[in-house]
Amino acid sequence: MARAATTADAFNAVAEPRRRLILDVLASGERPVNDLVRELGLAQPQVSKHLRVLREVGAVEVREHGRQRLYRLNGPALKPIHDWVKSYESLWSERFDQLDVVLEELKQKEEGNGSDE
Amino acid sequence: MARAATTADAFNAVAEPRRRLILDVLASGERPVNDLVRELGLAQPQVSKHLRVLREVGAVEVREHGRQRLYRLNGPALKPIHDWVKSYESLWSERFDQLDVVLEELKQKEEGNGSDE
DNA sequence: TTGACGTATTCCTATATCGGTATATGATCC
DNA sequence: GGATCATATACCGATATAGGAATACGTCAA
Repeated sequence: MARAATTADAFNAVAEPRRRLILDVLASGERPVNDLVRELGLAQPQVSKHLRVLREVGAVEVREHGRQRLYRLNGPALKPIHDWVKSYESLWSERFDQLDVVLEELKQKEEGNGSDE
Repeated sequence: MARAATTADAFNAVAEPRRRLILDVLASGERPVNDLVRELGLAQPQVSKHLRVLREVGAVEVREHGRQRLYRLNGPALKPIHDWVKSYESLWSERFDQLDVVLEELKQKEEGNGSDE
C-alpha cells in the first residue's frame, strides 16, 4: 500500500503547505483562480490542482461567474483537525501551565496539613 | 517532485491515522512499543516505523529501560497545527455563531435608527 | 467565427510512502 | 555462551504524489 490519497481526508489535504496558503487567502473572501495565482506566485495549473484536492475534501466550494470560477472557504471541513489537536492543547498552553501551578500549590498546602506535623 | 516527506513536519506526520492513534494512546502516559502493538493491533515493525516518523518530527521522545524503549508524547510539537487550524475555529463554533447573532441584532438596531424614519 | 481569456486536464518523471516479511541488534536470564 | 525477549532495520512491491509543460474546454467580445 502507498500513502493515503491527499483527497482521503482534511488531514492529508492540508499537509501540503501550499494548500494551507490557499485556504489562508480564501479566509479573507471568495476569489477567482487567477487571484490566487497572483497572490501566491504559483503556476496556474498547480493552483487548479490544489483547489481540486481541497474541493474533494470539502474545504472549498466553487461558484461559476462568467469565465471565472470563484472559490470560497468551507471552514467546517477543518473541524476534525481542530477537534483532534485541541485535546493536546493543555500540553503547551500557558493558561494550562498556570492551572498546573495552582494545582501544585493546592497539593503542597494539602500535604502541609497532613496528620503528622 | 513527489509529496513532501512524512517527516517534513507535524502536519505530514499526523496525516496518517495510525500515527494519530499512537499519539492518542501515548497521551495517557509513557509506553513501551509492545503495549502499543497490543492496544492498536498493528504489526510490531509498522509501529516501530510510525514511531520513528513521530520521533523525527519531535512528537514523541524515547527513553531506554532495559530491553524496552519507553515512548512518551511531546505535545508542543503539535502546536503549529493547533495554531493554524485555530484561526478557522469561528467558522463552525457555536459560540461564534451566537456572536454573529448578536452582531446582526446590533446592525438591525443601527439601521432602525437611520436618519430617515 | 475568430480570437482572447480563465481555468481544468493530461502526460511526464522522480520520489516517497505503506504494509509485509525477514532479519539484525541489543539486553536479559540461565 | 546460548536462548529468548523487545525493538529496529532492510528489502520488496504497489501506489500516488507534485511540479512542469502542453493542451483542451468553455465563455465572452468584436
